[in-house]
Amino acid sequence: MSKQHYKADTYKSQSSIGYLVKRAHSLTLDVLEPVIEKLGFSFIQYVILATLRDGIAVNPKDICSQYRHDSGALTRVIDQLAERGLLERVRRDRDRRKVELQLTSAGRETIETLIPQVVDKLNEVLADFSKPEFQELMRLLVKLNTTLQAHVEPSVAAVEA
Amino acid sequence: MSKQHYKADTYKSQSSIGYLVKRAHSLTLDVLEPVIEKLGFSFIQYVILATLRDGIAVNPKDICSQYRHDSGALTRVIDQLAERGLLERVRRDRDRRKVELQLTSAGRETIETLIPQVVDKLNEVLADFSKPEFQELMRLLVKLNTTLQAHVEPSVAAVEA
DNA sequence: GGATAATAGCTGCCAAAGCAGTAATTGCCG
DNA sequence: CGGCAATTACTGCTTTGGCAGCTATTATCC
Repeated sequence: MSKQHYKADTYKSQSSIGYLVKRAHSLTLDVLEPVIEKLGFSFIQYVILATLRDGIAVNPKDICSQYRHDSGALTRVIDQLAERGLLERVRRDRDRRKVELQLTSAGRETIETLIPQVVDKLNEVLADFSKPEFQELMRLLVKLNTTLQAHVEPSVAAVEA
Repeated sequence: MSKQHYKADTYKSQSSIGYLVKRAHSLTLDVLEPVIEKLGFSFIQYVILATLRDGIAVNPKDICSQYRHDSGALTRVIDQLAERGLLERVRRDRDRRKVELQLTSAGRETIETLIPQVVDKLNEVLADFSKPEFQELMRLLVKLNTTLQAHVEPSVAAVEA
């Protein structure tokens, strides 16, 4: 039986992980979007550019699973970025189903301009956190994601069984 | 000048608070939605019912600001719940602009059925966390929300100045 | 007290995300 | 080698959220 972090009879939705995380997500968007929109980009566009810059993913598929974004929706965002000349779709002969996304020099310039501003904003917001506090928050969020991931996958794998 | 939790030249988007929180949010939905949809409700419907049960908010306006949901969108969700006979809109004479949302007995029964299942699922997911770890995560998330909130409000207040 | 601003909820419109289904390519297994 | 399943990207359709504007009601300020 699981540890009893929550109990049904004392559970309050405002102290639920789900609520706290959703709220943090919305608030983070509210804080970062103005910074990014000032340069004419949406948050999701920024995310894709940043992901490509960091070399975290090169295929739309990978971005989807990394960032948990819908595949169809992502295709359209990539269209926008390609039309603005910030990235290019390259078919590789290795596996012609895959599309490799490559930043153009304009795309690279754009993301290198955006990141410092986002970083500044994040640092400003997180100023109240001590170094250890911040690092502990990061560690716990990573752990939370890992455990959540493990409880999502089974339902997918269960279909296969 | 702000503490340098992040630095532009070493910043990786996958270790950004924004990324971690967004991912945690998506994964939490993926874990909880199946539980809630099994009883025929969407997550946002559950949130409203839970909020009313806990007495955290009685007006649509309060739910909006608490949960960071769009006012227009919320109206339509409340419509759905009212049509299904789970809550009622009551105009109070005290301030006739406001609508007081009241759970019906069917609504109360529904949410009391849902909560234990959500709690069980959360405990299952959080089993890897020790008590202190869990409490520290909660504390840090609350603190994060508080500081984020403080950095969102100013932009609203600034317009007034 | 009366004009004006502010608040609460609602409605219509638009953009974006989620979902299912398709086409092209590759992997797998007899 | 051949047929079937799996993978990747993409495209329509539906649902939802976000935004602006509207009405009714209340608060404010001269």
